[in-house]
Amino acid sequence: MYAEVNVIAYRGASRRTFTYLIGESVGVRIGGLVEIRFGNKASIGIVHKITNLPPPKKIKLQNIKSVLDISPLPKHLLVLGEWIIDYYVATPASVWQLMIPRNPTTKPSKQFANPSHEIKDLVRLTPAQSKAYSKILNSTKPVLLQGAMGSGKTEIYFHLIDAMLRVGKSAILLMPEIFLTNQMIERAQRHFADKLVVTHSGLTPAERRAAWVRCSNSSQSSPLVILGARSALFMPVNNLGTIIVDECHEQSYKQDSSPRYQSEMVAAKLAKITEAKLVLGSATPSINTRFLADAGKLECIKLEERAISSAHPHIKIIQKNQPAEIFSTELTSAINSALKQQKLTMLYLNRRGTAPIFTCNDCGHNFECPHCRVNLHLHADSMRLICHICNYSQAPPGKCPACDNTNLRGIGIGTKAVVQKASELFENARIVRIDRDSFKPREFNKILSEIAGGKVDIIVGTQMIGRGIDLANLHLVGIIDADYDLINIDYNSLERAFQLLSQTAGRAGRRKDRGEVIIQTKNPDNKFFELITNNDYESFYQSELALRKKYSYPPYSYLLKLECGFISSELGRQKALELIEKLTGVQPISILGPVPAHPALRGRRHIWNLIIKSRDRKILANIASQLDAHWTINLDPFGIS
DNA sequence: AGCACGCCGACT
DNA sequence: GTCGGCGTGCTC
Repeated sequence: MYAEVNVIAYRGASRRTFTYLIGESVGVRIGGLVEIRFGNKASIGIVHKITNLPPPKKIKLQNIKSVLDISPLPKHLLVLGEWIIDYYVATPASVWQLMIPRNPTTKPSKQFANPSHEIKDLVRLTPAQSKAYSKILNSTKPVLLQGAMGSGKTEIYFHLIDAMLRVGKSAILLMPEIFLTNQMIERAQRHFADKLVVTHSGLTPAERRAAWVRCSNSSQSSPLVILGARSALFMPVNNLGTIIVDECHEQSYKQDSSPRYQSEMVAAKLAKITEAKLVLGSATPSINTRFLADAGKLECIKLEERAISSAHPHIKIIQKNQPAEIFSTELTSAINSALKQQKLTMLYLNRRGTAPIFTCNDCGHNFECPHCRVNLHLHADSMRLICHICNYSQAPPGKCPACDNTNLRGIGIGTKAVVQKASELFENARIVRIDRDSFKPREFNKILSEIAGGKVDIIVGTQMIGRGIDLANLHLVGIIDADYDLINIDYNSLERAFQLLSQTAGRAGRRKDRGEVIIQTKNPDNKFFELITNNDYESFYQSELALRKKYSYPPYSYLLKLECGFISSELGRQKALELIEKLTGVQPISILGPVPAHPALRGRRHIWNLIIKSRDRKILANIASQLDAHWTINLDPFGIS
């Protein structure tokens, strides 16, 4: 007998399998994991087919070395894997890698059971929540649950999961890694006790394996709740009843290494294969997701009301007078009064990179590429403004077309400067800084408990603080410089700005009192701030959709982001041009680039970028499938810069 | 991914 | 001449 095997060590793009002799091995089954030799080293394989026909060519076959002592992958994961390979034009090995335990050959560690707390009853749903809940249950379509911040989406998820458990079905609850705080895990543990399996990046290999084994032992009589970041989709759980993707607009749902899949789409596919109920939850769904709902592919269920007894925070837009000003008088006095009342203040500054983006320092006007809707970068060597997407360039204008001033290139302030200035202005305040530089997973929980314990007065940070953290005592949120968020670094920058600012603002005053938000900007008349102030997602969605249409970006087109890397930069450019030549006129597509990546050198290779747009996703997948290993393929990229 | 093979330019 | 960098193709 022969086994046709998907070999993890085979990195090629083709879906070919390799044939091994089953020999004396027992327990070889489809989806089973086997140890084999490939080339001259050991590898893992997934059995694709068992047959008694030898391969057509005469090759000296090797035996399967051993069969791993874990359950075979369930059928639905094999089907899902095949789909990801095709849909994202990914190498088979990279996809199968997702689905096997991290170190499949280690001996099983002692299985740990969760400390079995007494199960706490679920909180009763409010009328608005239970209305949304029954709509979800009755819907025949996948659901987009568009619930305002603090409307209590999590309670609805828990009720839905609970209902599934009662009929012996398991659930997957997906969260962005950053939302998987101790707070959240404890909350889930209180409700689901020993039915809960948590997967996140902090697990040791043995813990991860134990979680994997627990999932593969799940059944109708022992259903499980899997709470985890995007990889939780690939746990070998049986009898799935529901898949919930919380904060489904989050960027981290797009994996940025191969296979570059989008968790929302994969969750939708998995739900379809297993006939599970899909719920995508967000206060600010991505334009694409919301568009799918408008197109009838998802049922949009709205949950407007705040469950927590406080109103939407009061938002004030403040004009910054001097460009370099960090604290306006309004913000300063608001902080002082929060300090006096011993309430927590959060200061947010989006400091995105140090690229020489060109803006007006007086009014915040953006200098954009006329074709690509992204800001032009100033290249000091050639003294030209250049688009990093399509190579368009122009001479820098002498004065701002919007305000006539000549103070053109924006200067940057960082979180460090904010902390510095804050400690001068508010002498006795206890200040912590949270951003990527200072973030370490273990320290993060420590900082959180310090904040919860009242040991902190002011939190200063970047995007990270806007999300994931539920702070009872938070009263005041200060957006130091909203103009940073409004720079069009990418075609979807405005969407991200809306999500970030409304989420960050929504953090204020979540419990007892009405929160206060102060947004500082050079250009308070920008209509964008009116939408933020009124928490008006609908109008934002409509105006953004119109812009997407105008520039023909998603959801009005699909994007394929390609990078090619050669040691010789000139050769790379040539290969990119050859590809363009081959495609031009043949297919209904448009091509932006090639442009050098920034930074252009990765390792020893020079990287060139190419963006291909089409209304037909299949055309893009077809183009991608014909590229060799010099190219990296990113279908449906989160952004294009 | 590794490893062998084969091409071409550079040098004891 | 041959050594080595680099691109290409193969692994049951």
